[in-house]
Amino acid sequence: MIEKRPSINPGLSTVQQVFDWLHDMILRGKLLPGARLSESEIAGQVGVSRQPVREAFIRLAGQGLAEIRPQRGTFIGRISVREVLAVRTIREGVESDIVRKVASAPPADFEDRMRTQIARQRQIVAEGDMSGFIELDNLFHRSFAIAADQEDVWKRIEQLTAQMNRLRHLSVQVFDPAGLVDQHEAILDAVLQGDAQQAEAAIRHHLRRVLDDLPQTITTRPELFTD
Amino acid sequence: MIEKRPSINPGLSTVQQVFDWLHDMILRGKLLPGARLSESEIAGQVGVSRQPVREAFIRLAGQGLAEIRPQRGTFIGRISVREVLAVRTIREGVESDIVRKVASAPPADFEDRMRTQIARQRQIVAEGDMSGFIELDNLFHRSFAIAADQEDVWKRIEQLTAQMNRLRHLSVQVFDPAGLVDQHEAILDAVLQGDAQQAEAAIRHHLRRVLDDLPQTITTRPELFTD
DNA sequence: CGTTTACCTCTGGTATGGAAGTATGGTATA
DNA sequence: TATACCATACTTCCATACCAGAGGTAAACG
Repeated sequence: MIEKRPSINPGLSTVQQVFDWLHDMILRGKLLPGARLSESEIAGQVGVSRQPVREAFIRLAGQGLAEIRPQRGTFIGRISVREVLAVRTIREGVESDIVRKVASAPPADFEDRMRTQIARQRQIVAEGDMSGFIELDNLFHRSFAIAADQEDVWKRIEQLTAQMNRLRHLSVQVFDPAGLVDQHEAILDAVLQGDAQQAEAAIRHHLRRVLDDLPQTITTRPELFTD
Repeated sequence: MIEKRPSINPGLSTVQQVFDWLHDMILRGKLLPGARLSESEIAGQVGVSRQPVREAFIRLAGQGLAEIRPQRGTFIGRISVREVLAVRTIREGVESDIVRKVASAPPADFEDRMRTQIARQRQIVAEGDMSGFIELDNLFHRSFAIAADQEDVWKRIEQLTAQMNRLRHLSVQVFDPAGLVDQHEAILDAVLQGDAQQAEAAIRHHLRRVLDDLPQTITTRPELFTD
């Protein structure tokens, strides 16, 4: 069963509110892949009719977060392994260009800001807040994109990263966040030394390691995946 | 006014049919950015109620192809210049990796198939069929992705390319397709010689030239764009 | 003549009922 | 006991009716 939605109405449409609520639940792993998602049940819980709920489902399905099977039911979308791997590859191509560009011309206070970020990462890892670390990790990569004056590019990448983020929230027990922070530091060091080649190698290495625990997660929870 | 839809029913849902119809019209440039898209009007033409049309609109809006303005109207989405440029940058990063990989290990009959494609490109350019050339161009780039065993990657790229394809269909009078075919040939030559560095340079050059006519198109038809 | 205001119309947003398809569990039959 | 069949209780899908907000129009007012 699903917890009651906080039914405040901040001027948004009903569809938007239902969508945001479900979107957040799915991304954070509160709703697991394969779980049933009934129009009437959600409608009853939220206190609206079925139609706006249905339209929220359509939007979720458009992002691969839900799967509508006609006359059968709507379910939380399973995580596509092939898609996650494809997005990883795309990120490798895009981010290697980004770090090379930053290495050739880092912004003024770039070093200070990034060193601060890494310190925060170490702290939150020590506290064991894995969800918080995922947020900081995303921020780290985005900061490079912005430093390369490619914020628009990063927006598009984030669209593709939804499935990957779900995966990471599901496998928080497995991966090694301290090692990832070390890799972050290696990338940053290379960039600040102006060594584009080394920076590219470091980011490629990092993006390959991020999915190191994927096989283990798949064998542990195969019902969450497809492909 | 919009032409009547071929109202055969191939077992697909009403929503799917309406969506496919509009999607095709928008991508081919039959429906221009900014044009009004009325729920009731479409519903009347197709002979269904507003509801499935509305749901098709939601899906179009999810892909940036339509813009739903509550209580005001739904319109064909304008082409985001920033988005087109961002996607171009992403393609540069991804495709440069792809051609390098193909250059290091091209499949068996790769040369024959690609030479044939280029011959077809020259032919269709000579015939002046610009729409057909766009299709062949997309096929050319996809073929490299498949040769690099990255078909999944290319699927995701194609998701992002919708706006770019709309743009190209709108600016068919402007750009220089013969020059683009020459660039294709240069890429292929470098790849077949196993010169990864040269191949990467060629694809980057090509992807930059593809949007050469963008400024002119924007100044000629500013009402089609946003940002 | 210019400004304001009331209203009217058109838009998308929501609620509800019924139609069509699918899974499920029980029952009759071999 | 195993299998085919069928009633039934779901599901999403579509149609219809009504609601609320945005804009335009024209009348009323200064």
